[in-house]
Amino acid sequence: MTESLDAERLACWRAYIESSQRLFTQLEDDLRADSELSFADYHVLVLLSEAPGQRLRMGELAGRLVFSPSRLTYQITSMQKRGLVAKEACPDDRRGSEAVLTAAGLLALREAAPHHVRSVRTHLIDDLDDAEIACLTRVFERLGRRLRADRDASSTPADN
Amino acid sequence: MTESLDAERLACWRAYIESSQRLFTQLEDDLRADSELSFADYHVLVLLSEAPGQRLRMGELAGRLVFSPSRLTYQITSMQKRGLVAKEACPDDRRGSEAVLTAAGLLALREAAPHHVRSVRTHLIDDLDDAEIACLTRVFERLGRRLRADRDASSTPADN
DNA sequence: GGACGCTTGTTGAAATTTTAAGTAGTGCTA
DNA sequence: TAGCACTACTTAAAATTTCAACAAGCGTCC
Repeated sequence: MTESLDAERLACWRAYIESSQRLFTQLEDDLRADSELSFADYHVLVLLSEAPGQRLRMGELAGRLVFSPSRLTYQITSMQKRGLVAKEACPDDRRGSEAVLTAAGLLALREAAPHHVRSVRTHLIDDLDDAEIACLTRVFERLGRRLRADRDASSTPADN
Repeated sequence: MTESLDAERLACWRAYIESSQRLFTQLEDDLRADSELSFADYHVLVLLSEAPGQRLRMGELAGRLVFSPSRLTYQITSMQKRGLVAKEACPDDRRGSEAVLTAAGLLALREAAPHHVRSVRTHLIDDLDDAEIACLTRVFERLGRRLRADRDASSTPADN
């Protein structure tokens, strides 16, 4: 019976899917309500702000955001128009380019962060006890590792 | 300090976001690889197949899918063109319409289901032990209840 | 019984995302 | 060191999603 799920697992799966969907749309709405940023904008700013030199290669950024390359090009172009990031040619590899955080981008992040964090806490985190936090962390870190590994494996067939 | 998250909660939040994103795109890819259905198509078919009379009001369906009304209109129109669902006027309320599962839709669901279930199991469920299933179920069912309540509350301000 | 405020769903235009081709540059290998 | 397969990213067109009206029907309150 690998083609069905028992009632408990099915309920788990459905609750996870539906609630996650709802949560993501709620966070997006909240963010747009009290900043000029979308969830994607915010995430880009966070990743850049934490990167050494506050810059990242397009490919690296796309990988972390789980964005397709062309989606990232569009995203960064849009943020560039709004002055939140700049785009520079990559010195080592002339094919590449990097997204760089601007002062305005950092400011926008700092202004949006408290609201966004409050939103994440209110809707999710503050409602979880320590054991639940630990469980979710374990489950999703394992899942992430496995999915990244799958992706890497499929891009390098190695066999055949 | 309601404007920041401690390291553990931050790690939890990030693992959850990134892994969920990755999982959803992986499931979508798998589904498209071995059926003609998108994840949204599949979900519509599941909900209709379980509904009494295998039909649901547009609004009800949108609510469960966490879709905007206009997104659902587009989704159902597209499925209608492919013969997976039909659209009928609602007898009680002449403003409304209902989406109805067709024989072809049911067949498509039956053909896709084993693959999709395998995909969900492989990528997520089979890797979770019973305690983890219980934890996720508890957390996400609670989250879903709360988010639905928030939504209902905000559409009926009641106070002010 | 008809005016008004709500609810249901659709539509058209704009914004976003995907898909399929490019463009350029890298680096191995013969 | 030229050829070739591959990588990094962009672009254009198509598909999807959102956003802001809109049409139509429901129900309530005089």
